[in-house]
Amino acid sequence: MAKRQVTIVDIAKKLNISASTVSRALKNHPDISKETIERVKECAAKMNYIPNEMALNLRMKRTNVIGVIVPEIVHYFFSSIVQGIEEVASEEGFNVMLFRSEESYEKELKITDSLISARVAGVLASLSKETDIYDHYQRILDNDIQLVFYDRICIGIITDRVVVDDYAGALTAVEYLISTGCKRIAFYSSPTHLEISKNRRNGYLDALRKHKLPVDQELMFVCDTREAAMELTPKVLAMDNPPDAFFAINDHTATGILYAVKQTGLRVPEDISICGFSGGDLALACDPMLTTVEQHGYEVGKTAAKLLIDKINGVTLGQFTNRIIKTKLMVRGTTKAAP
Amino acid sequence: MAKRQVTIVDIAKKLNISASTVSRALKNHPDISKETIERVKECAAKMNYIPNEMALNLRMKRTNVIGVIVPEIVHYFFSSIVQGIEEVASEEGFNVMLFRSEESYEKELKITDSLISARVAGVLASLSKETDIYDHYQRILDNDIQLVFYDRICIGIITDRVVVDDYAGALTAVEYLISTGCKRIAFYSSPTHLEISKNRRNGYLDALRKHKLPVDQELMFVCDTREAAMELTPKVLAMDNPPDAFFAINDHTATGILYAVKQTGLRVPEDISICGFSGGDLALACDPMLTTVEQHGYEVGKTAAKLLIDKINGVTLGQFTNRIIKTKLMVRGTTKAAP
DNA sequence: TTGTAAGCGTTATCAC
DNA sequence: GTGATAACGCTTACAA
Repeated sequence: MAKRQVTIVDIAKKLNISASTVSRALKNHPDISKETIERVKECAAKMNYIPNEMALNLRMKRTNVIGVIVPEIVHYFFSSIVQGIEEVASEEGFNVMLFRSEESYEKELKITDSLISARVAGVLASLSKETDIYDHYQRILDNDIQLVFYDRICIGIITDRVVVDDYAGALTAVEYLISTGCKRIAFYSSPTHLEISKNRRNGYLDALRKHKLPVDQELMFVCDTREAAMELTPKVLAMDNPPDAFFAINDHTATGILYAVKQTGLRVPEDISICGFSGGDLALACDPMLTTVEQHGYEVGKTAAKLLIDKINGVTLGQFTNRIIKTKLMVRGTTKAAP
Repeated sequence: MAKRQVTIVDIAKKLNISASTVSRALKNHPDISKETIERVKECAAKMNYIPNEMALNLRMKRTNVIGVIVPEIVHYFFSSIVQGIEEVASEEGFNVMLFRSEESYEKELKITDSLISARVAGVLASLSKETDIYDHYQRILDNDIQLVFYDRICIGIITDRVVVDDYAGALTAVEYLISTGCKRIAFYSSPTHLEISKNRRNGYLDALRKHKLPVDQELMFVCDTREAAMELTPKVLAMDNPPDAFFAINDHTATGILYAVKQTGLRVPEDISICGFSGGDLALACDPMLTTVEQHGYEVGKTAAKLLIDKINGVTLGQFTNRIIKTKLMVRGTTKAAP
């Protein structure tokens, strides 16, 4: 207890040499004799010396910390992303500082201040649903901190970006539904101002147009939770001209639809097809198992972290990359077989 | 770009006063005149001054960083815990540094070194499945870093601990199964050396004994993934004297059981009852919805973070608390109604 | 009421 | 080869 942490000076004293020699020996500086290096390293090990990163960072005017802003933590897609980030970061010798914005702009503001205060080397951020002012992100850049957006990107700020191919994912999914004979496909989406809503909606619309199916505004809803879907779906099924398929913005919503459809006595997929968007274990727990668009959050995280670390290391100064992570349609039991 | 971050000295120069005055003014030191305080604060705001935490921490010999070691990130229980931790930490002005041990002892060793190197104020840790040597945690304490274990605790080291009431959770769940008429209850568990396996097994056994049901070693299996459960369960159901209920160590395993049982044509819960352990959305996606023991990971995280921060702030020096978070049986569709 | 100077642990730059 | 010194940005005795 109360044992002061051992410093380079403690080692120096014990060995009757100077602190700078110890410092150099520890880093295998060519000027230092093999013998001294040996002695210093042995002594350091014996004394359980662990370098003080704070001092080092202050001296070097840099950090090995990456700040990550995530809207939600308990969330398959985002936690996959964090896992990808953590993996790359730890491989490259960086530590990850995690912040949750709770989908709140206010919280985001506080977080960016903490991030600058902590003098992190770089930031990986996904916008909260509320955010439509971006000054705080500009301030990050103004403070010489590298920045990469992932998933919910910010168009107003010039940085690297990593996004999921929402458009293609939606297009492929809806085309698949059409190929299995579905003709009236409902679309449950998140609030329409979000990029993911827009992009997936465009994919949905283009799929319909491409296959000469009519676009019916009455089949497009804002509904993106399980609870909302359980409430809305019976009403939709009771329409005069009800849909024969549902395309949902996420798997939670899709499970709500599935539940409601089965409640009404309709069969899935014979009467009604359902396709979600997310991936993960939730889709496997359903009965039948849910057809869904896998988003590869892990890849998003890894890619974003790599781009950021390249920036930090100065490898890609002045370049701004847009990386798009491909989605994959996982065909399972809530859709019919393609002919 | 390349704009150096503004320091206390920059403000001092601009105002023709000394750095120490600026420092004091920023902290509302009583000695400083209202007027100076005003001027300094105004100037600081104008120049977008943000204090350098690294320098501050070095000077004060402390940090506002909490290190968190988590075996897995993409995992309902653990991500709930992280969320609880993040929430308390950000309320109390601490930042969270997240590390994933990947259930590996080697990785855990590296992480503890990074943690000491980063001079975090405290560590929240849950052991990896592999870990059975604890020297690296002792080193954390030896370096004057506070430590609290959560969930997968370490008995050999004296610290605060937060655990889930595995024993009571299992006891309650199995008693409920018995109350609905189940007589032969199979138990699918994780490797037996883990504390959670032991505790839940004891709950399971005591429930059987309490209700004078025979204990059958043939009904106890090591099986803790969905895939393993899908493979094992048909064999178990084909036994001469098959079980009429399954109690699984987690919900993933339970969903595998559910799938396999339905495949064989047996009805859930009429023929076979199933109960999981975890909580979260997975249980709701099942059909019927899964009866499960909710673990309240969010509470675990909040409690652990509070204990740690109290330790860091010196409020509870020398005390060692064991906190037990209650579980809750969520009765749903995979079990029969109690009479 | 404010300024001076030392020091937190480290490394880079000069000396010797 | 190795040592002294300054500096990174900040706080705090101690002076003034």
